[in-house]
Amino acid sequence: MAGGISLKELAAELKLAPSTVSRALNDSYEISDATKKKVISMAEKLNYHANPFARSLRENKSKTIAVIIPERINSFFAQVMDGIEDIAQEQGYHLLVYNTHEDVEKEKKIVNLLLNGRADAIVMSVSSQTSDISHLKKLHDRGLPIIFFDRICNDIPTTKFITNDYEIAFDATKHLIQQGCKKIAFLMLSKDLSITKERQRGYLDALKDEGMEMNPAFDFYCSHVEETNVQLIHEMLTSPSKPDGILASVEKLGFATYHAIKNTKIRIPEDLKLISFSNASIAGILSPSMTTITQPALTIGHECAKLLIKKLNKPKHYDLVDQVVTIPSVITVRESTFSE
Amino acid sequence: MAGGISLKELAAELKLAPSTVSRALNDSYEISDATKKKVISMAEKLNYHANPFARSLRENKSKTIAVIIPERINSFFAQVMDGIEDIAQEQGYHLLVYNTHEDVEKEKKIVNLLLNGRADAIVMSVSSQTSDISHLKKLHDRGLPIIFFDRICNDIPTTKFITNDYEIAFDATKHLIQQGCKKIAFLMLSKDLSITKERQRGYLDALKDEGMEMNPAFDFYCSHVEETNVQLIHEMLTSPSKPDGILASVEKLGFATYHAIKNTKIRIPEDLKLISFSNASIAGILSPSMTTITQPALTIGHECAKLLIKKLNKPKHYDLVDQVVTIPSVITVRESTFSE
DNA sequence: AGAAAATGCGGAAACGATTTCGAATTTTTA
DNA sequence: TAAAAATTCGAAATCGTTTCCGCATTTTCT
Repeated sequence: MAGGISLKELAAELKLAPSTVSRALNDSYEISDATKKKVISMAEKLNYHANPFARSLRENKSKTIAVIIPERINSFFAQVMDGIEDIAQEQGYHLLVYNTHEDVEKEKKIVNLLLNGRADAIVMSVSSQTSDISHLKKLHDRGLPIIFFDRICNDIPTTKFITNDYEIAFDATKHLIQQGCKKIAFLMLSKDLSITKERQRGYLDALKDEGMEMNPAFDFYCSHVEETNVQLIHEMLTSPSKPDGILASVEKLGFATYHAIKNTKIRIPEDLKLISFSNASIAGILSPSMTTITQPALTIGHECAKLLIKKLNKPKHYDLVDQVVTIPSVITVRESTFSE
Repeated sequence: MAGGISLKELAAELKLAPSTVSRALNDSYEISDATKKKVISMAEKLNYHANPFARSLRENKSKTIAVIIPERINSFFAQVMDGIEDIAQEQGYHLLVYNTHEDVEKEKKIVNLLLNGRADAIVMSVSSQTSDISHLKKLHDRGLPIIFFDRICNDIPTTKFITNDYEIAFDATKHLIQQGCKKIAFLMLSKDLSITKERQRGYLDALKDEGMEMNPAFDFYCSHVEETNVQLIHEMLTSPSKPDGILASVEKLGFATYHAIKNTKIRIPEDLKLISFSNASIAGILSPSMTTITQPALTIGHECAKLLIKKLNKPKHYDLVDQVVTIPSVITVRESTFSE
């Protein structure tokens, strides 16, 4: 119904063979400029558009990249997506987007859906529940180019893009200490996540470097249920052994902390200093404004897409070598870590 | 390279005709249960996955829906997307996502890309620059099912999903007046946008209803450049004829207002009361917390997807009739509009 | 028991593009 | 001027499905 005209019909209209028309539209050297012009103008006149599925079938590629993220309402992932889309649009690629909602079962379903070649390649950040990675291995074994960013899968030999998680967490912790914090808590999602491992390592090394004790009670695992997190953080902050500094390893836990101190006597930064990974511009309009670790989200998106498309355009010449590319984050100091 | 096994090869392995195997996999009544079982188990064993492009070519449908939004870093659009994806995944549909960045030229390019049938249908919210809608008309004329939400196109006869823009803006304005506001400004994007028209109408009618003057200086047009908006709002709020209440017709302008009063003597809600359209959960952790008009974003996404898929599954039985479906918003009163 | 219907499957066309191979015409070269 | 080479185009195969027909074989009906 929604059908336009086909190549064959266009050829008939022009009294040319389909092969000629195809070549003319693809600017082949075998076709004279005269007929090329004729073909192109007639194609425009009749509003011809090549059927992408016929082409994909024939060429065995879809000009489509699948992007899998764990959540959509997250300024970091949204910015990375924007970055990927910038390059993709520029290079004529389309984006299939999937949200796992941090659910590994959903992630498996989605990954299995992509086993049929609907997408030429995949960019993904794994869910916080992902520890068994057999579904991802299968994808990679199939030969589908796949790139990880942020929450990566070290066991899959491909290129990964991350920020300097260890160093920046180290620096952030040092910053809290410099501002006078004695008892610093580390807020994180699942311990299986690559980012929590690295960021926690940075946090712990900074404490060690300063000869500070590391209280196991300050290793704070959170769930993916917002209310629970707020509740738990609230309990921690009102307990006798409460921390005076917090490093939140993901944005939503930074926000959850603001939520948790609502309607309490706890004041930021006087009683509690907070620094959080976050790409949200609204960090600056919170009161007090929130000191953040800002990841190079847009750049990460750009680099992922660039590398992947380079690989897709020249499958023989470029390989997704097994390496981790690090793009540094920036700490934006705001009021939530002021010492006075 | 990434190729799996084809139907023909699977058939050869089973010593059956491709047609039989196809029917078996599609659970046709013409095939005996015995062979069905054989085929299915062999398909699993050999890891067969049907080529989606061959199928799309043959069936003339792609099981894909395109979603076009004006910005991604926006809690409303992100939630709508989540809603659409909920239903789409459940029904076996894939989502192609495009961000116009409020740029009508980009919107045109994207729309033209969709003219070739890559997607079976479209869900979209137009850019703030969109006034000429010929590109959208062309899409609709082609017979491609299209649904609008939020920022709709009244001139295109199809189903649209919005919230009760007029009424809720009316109520919000009344709320500001009840809280003692005498001079209320209305912050908006382009005047061409369906939502600004309706929301402004509600705002103006509420003023009229209360016999209040409407100061043209309080009809406040904003750009899509964040810094400029903050600057302009700041100027307005520090001018002699400054308002004592603000209704922001989109989320980012609510945030921009918080930004604008940073480092000023202006206090919310004492000097200025603010209510803003917003779906951001962080509205509650701002200080003071922000009174919001919360749109039923998830529901809007669900309804868009449901209707569209119903249409796609039974093209003859359902039509995207020319109507506007309204799903009401909710005003969440918070500190930014407290009267004392 | 003979005819009619139901069951189970195979052959081949079709979807719409690209591309290999070959052939016809024109141009160049000797 | 005849042969070689370039130019320009057409016929047909191909990608991997689905489906329209057709053909046996078996079951059901009278």
